[in-house]
Amino acid sequence: MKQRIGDLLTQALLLAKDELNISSPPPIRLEVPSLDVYGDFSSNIAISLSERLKKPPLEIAKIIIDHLPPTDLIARIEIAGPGFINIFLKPSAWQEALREVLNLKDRYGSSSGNGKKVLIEFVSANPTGPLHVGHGRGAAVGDTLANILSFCGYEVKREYYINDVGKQMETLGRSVYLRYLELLGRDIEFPQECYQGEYIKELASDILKNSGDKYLHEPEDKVIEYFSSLAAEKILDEIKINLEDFGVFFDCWFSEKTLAKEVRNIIDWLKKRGLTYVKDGATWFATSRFGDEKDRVLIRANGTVTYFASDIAYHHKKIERGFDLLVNIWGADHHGYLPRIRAALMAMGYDLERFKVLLTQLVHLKRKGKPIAMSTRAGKFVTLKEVLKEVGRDAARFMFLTRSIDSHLDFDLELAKEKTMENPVFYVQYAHARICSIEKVATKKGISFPNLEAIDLSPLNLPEEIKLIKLLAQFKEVVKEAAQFFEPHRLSFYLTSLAGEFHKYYNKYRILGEEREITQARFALSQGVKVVIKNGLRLLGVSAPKEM
RNA sequence: GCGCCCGUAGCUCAGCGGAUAGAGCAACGGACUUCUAAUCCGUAGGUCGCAGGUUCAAAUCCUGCCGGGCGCGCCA
Repeated sequence: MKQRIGDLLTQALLLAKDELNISSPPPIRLEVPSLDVYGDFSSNIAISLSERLKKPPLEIAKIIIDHLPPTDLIARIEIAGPGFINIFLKPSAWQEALREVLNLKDRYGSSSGNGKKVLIEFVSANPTGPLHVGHGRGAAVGDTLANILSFCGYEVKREYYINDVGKQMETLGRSVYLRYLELLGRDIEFPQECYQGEYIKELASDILKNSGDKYLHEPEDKVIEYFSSLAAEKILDEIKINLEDFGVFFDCWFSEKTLAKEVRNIIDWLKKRGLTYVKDGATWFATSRFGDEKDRVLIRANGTVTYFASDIAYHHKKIERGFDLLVNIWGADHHGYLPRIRAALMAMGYDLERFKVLLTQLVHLKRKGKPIAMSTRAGKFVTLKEVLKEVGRDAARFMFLTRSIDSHLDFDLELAKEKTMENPVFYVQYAHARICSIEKVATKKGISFPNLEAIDLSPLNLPEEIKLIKLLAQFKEVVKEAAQFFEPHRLSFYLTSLAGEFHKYYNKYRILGEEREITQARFALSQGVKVVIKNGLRLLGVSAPKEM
């Protein structure tokens, strides 16, 4: 609808171009005003043209309106304030918009034709321990964004990068090994830099159960290496299960291990271009030439390759795989890493416009308003698994998605369980369940409805009904903007307000039991609401229960 | 010290160039013999951190300052 009204204004500008003395019409920006008295749509075009045309805005507005092509959509137009053009639509225009929702059903809000290939890399937690709540936020954001982009016609792949190489892997192996020795009665002083969590002990105990003390007699290096890969594999399996329970599925689990050859190649490539040098026995990449604050090591003095070097190779490979857009979702604690990866991409001649990093801010876990102390060092942190078990998938996902990613997130376990608006997931789901309930009651009472296409929508004229349809019509834009700005939280807020409008309507008016035409039309309206809530929740990865 | 994010109602947060700044929670007062009260209605609550600047128009953009978080490894 917004599109159609915008087109009308553009046409008017085109028709008025001689009188206004403009060569080509500027793009029209329409907004939905905050107040109803300002109309259904409002445009500031006259004000913004005023300076360029050296004419008062009111005069320009008048000229534009006078050239508006005839249309059935618009009831009246007002010029208000400093020169806003406020447009009031006929109810029939909104009824048409509802018709579109009902016709398109689960496709309503989707768009196609874009076809761009996008790779979204997210979570990518090291396989050295269980996922915690912070990872949950990344998972919810990444997965939802992937849903939204794919709904908007992008070809989306979800990827998890497994950092299964490096010192941390050794540390993991050593941690398990030491716990293993401990279980065999050795007196061990467990080092601080080792992984402290209980899960390490469990891994050690599993090994003991299966293999007894046989690793006591083998060379330590070998055993640690073996324990390391065994532990990483088990932890990763656990991570996969957690994510599936969270409704998150990846197209690709990309192992850093498989990159060894590419890493050498890319380092050689950088060397050949004179972008590297040797200092203090290490090989450095001159990232500072590409905006980084200092140069970075690729090969350590001890000959091993850094995480950064692998990551360059990894991103090189992403580019080679032919994606039009690369999206990475990182915890905000990694933001310092951004300039060097940008530098690497620049050095490889990659267009940074096609590389988007979303930084999700920290999550603070709380219980009844009191912070839950967490320390990775001491291995005491609340895992994603525990959160899911306590609050459930729907509440957890919605909670993560009702904040913009730039904002720190207070996740209160008690509030997430309570059925209050602190966590609006139930509020939105309830609206859906109510509509389903109306259907059930109708059946029970023997009220039958013709196909939705056959229902006359013209009885929908109440302000509340028009307001509801206006919201339904906005869904398209909300989805598009969520995709354009990579901001999934827009959807959650939208759904909450749509559910709110429906609850109000439901309390004030009856859907069933009115005279036939009204009941049918109201039923169709509630079906429209149901369609949109269902589509929205689906994008968020939240269920739409039929009853609660 | 430098970099990034945040600072909006008592609390948790939306809004990020438009006309009278919103929502929920908490507080207070109402509405279930009627499609699920996990709901709704009403009251109250704000110099949008501070100071300048740009603009017809600033919570929104720019600069500086103040406060909070995070990051500044040959860790990942």
